[in-house]
Amino acid sequence: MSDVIWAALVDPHRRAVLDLLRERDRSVTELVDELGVTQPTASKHLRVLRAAGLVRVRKDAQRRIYAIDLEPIAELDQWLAPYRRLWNDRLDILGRHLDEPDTGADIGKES
Amino acid sequence: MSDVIWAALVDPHRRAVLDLLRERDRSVTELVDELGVTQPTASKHLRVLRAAGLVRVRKDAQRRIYAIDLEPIAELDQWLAPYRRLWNDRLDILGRHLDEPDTGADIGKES
DNA sequence: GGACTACATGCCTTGATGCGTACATACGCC
DNA sequence: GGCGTATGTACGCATCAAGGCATGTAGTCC
Repeated sequence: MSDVIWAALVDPHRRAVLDLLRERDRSVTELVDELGVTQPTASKHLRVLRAAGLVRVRKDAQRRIYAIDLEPIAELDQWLAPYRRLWNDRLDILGRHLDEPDTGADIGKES
Repeated sequence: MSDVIWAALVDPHRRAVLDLLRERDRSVTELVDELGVTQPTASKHLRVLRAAGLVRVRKDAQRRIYAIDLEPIAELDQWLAPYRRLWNDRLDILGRHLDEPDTGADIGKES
C-alpha cells in the first residue's frame, strides 16, 4: 500500500480527525474546536488526509464539510491481513496446547 | 494505540523487515542483504522495531536472530476494527441497493 | 461593495528522521 | 591473545514534517 497513507496515519492529530469523522461529517471549524489546534494547523492536516484519499470535502456555502473515505483504510486492512492470519494461527496453536495439555507427545517433555 | 508503533511502521524499510520476518527468523546480515541497505542502517531500523515491540532478538553466537512479534500488530488491528466495521456496513448497504434496485421506495424518486 | 466569516496557503523556525562514515563491542577460531 | 566476523552505536549532515504567524481567497449578509 502507498506510503502516503502510512505517512498520513502516523500523526495523532490526523488519526483523531478520522476518529471524529467516523462519527459524522464535520466542518473545519468543528474539527479545530475538537482537536484544540489552530485553524491553519488543522487545514494542513486535512490537506495531508486529502492527498492520501482518507477524507473527501464538499462545499456548504463558505464552509467545507469533511467526510471520511474508507478505501485507504481497507488497503491498510489488506496489508494487515497476512499478519492477522499469522497471529490467529499462533493463537490457535496456543489454544490447542491449552485445551489438551497432556497430549503434547510431540513436544518432548524434559528428560 | 501507541505512537511508537505507527512511527515504526511508517518506514518502508521497516515494513519490509516485518515482511521478511513473517516468513522466517533472520539474522541482521540476512536482512541487510535482502533490504539492500548498509548494516548500520539496518541496525537502526531494527532498534526502532525493537522499541516498538514489533521484533524480538535472540543471540546465536555472534549473530543476532530477529523474530517478529505480532502483538503490536494486533493492537493496530484493534485500532482498525471500528473503521473496518464501518466499511463493511457501507458495503452491505451498497450490496442491498444493488440486489434490490427497484425496492427503493424510501429513497424518494425524483418528482 | 464593504465588513465579516470560513478556510487555504506561504514563509519561517525548530525538532525529528534517515543515511553514511567511523568506531566500539562481542564472539568464535586459531 | 590476535584476528576475522557480526552487530550496535556516535557523530555529522541533509531532508522533512509540524506548528506559528501573516496573508490570500471565497462566500454571505447588509
